[in-house]
Amino acid sequence: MDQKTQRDPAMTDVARLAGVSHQTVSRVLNDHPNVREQTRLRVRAAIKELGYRPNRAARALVTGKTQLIGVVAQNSTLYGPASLLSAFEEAAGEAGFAVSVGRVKVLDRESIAAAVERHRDQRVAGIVVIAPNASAADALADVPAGLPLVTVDGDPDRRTPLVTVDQAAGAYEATTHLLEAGHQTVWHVSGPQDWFDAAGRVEGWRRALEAVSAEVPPVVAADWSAAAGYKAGQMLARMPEVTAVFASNDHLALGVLRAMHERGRRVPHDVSVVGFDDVPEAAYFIPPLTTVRPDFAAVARETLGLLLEQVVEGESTTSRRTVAPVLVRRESVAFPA
Amino acid sequence: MDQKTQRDPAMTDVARLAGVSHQTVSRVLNDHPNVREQTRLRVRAAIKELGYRPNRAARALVTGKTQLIGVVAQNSTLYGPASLLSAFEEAAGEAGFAVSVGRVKVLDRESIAAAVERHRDQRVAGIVVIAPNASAADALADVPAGLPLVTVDGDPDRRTPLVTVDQAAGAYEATTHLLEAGHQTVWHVSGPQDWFDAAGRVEGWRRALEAVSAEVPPVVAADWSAAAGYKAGQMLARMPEVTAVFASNDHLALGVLRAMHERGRRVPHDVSVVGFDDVPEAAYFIPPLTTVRPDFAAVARETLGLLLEQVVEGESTTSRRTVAPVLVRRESVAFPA
DNA sequence: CCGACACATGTGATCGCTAACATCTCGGTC
DNA sequence: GACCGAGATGTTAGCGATCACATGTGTCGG
Repeated sequence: MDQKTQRDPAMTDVARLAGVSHQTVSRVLNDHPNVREQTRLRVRAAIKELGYRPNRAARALVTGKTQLIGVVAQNSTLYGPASLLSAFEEAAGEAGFAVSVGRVKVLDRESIAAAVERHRDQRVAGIVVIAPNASAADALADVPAGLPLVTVDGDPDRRTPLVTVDQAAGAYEATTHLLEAGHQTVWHVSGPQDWFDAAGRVEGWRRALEAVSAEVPPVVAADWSAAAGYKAGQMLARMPEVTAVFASNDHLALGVLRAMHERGRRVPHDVSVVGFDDVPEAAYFIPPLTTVRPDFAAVARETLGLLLEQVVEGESTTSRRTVAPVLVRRESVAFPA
Repeated sequence: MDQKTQRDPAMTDVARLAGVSHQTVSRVLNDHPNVREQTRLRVRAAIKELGYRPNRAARALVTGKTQLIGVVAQNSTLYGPASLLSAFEEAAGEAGFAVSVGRVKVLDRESIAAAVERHRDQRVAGIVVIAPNASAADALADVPAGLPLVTVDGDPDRRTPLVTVDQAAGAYEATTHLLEAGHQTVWHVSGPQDWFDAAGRVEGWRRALEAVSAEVPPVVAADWSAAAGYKAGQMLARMPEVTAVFASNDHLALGVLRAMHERGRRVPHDVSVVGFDDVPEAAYFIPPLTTVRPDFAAVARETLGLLLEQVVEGESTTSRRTVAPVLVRRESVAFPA
């Protein structure tokens, strides 16, 4: 018995102290009706006195369900995915779920499949995949149909539960802002060609130009890094006709700012620049960057909501939700010289 | 039986197919000795054919142990903590552990205690706390002694298992670099006063100045944001005698760069600036920033190693490890004008 | 007054796995 | 030839919770 007192208290211990059966303790814990109030209070007092905590492994064994959500995300410190993940962990925590993140180095079918398998090993209640490109989206075809799954920033054409920032709307607004500032056209430095975010932003930029019959210049293709923005900026800086640039994220914009500076093209005097994401430092770029701010907290809440809907319903949906970003006007846009 | 085929295969199913007992299947899964090779192969074939996956809930119920590590971290997208967390999730995944992150909004005793409780509810194998300030470190006093625990970037004076970047060494090297570039002294824009990282960096900066009997100017206290760096920089920009600034992180440095620019103080011509963290964009600041780069992957590996040491040994240690950062020289340091 | 139903609580089996203990066989040594 | 120990495998119990079913009591309506 001495040895027995060393393990964590179980329901049987609570039951013994409260003078009821373990079933009654279970009823109290799970807020079942038809438990006499006096009994309920006695059980709660026993729980408190013993410092009892439910054993989730036992519960998971019986019910076949866990309070764990698996997330598949690329190993990255990119501001967008990092913000989204942090917001999702908070939202899930508030809903009583733990979040386990399965990192993948590259977004290919094999790596994502392996991460999903690890989550299935954990018997997660559902899976969220940050699936920003085509190969990531393809990998989801392997996921068993019955497993609750939501993709974030995934393929808008795929018929799976999806939550995404309205990239096109954000890009449309950024481009329109530049056009309304007086620019004849707007050049675009895009993110990776195969990322849906980047594709959505190209689409929004293009649509805004076409809406006013402005020239649609060729897209300057890049990745998400400031380095890529710098390279693109070096080229754009040499073209006197470039007076407005919409960069697909803030770090690209930073690289563009740097290249313009090196070339003596003043921002916003000679060239206006707009970014996307509104990283906290954007306000302190030289000059402070006008940018588009996605609502990561809202995306996280929608993602959790969509996932738990499937967990509760026990079936998949094809529901999808978009979250509108907002334009943050700072000092990197002006009328062309 | 039709209903029975709908559940996931269990060891009893594998046993039946392989013609052995469930205990023998358990022995094969756990690589016990004294299993005939022919039997082992038959069991493995049955596992493969059935697509059997061990039920971790059942195993956790029996052994009282899980393959889950809890992390307590503040809700933040700061590059340092974000990089560390991402690296840790990867390291843990490679070691066969899932990671569940408990986010706290503020680093106070109550929030951290609640996050630790949620992890204990999950019966995690151990806990890693990113405990960057005094209140976070204090909260760890409440953690039961038997629970494996490692703090990262925590209180260097506290006798608990700790892994940290060698902040002082990094700051020492950054400051020495500026002094060797010919500056009479180096001003410092610090992080939050109560963060151990920031304190360590102040100490390293101070020690480097004292090592050459240089003047030790008053610390310009800030937080981690570019906004705070900008404010500090506005003041430093007005002081002609300021020719060298060591900022406690890259975003502070960005703010300083911006303030200098506004005031016409050219970097590095008039003022040299060094940061800390080496965010990916640092190379594209104007000018590209000289900075100190911590090795987050190494910190993550050391943290996991220290934690698993406690899990295996079943007892706490007082071991601690520091990981040296390196100076990355770019273009924001020059001889004073 | 009796039967039915609702309320309140209890009993026992089971989920899937591990560990302790049991059983059988074979080979080596005395 | 007998005995002992090691190898190989099997049997049983139990971890802690939930669920299905059981039992007892009180109230209300016929």
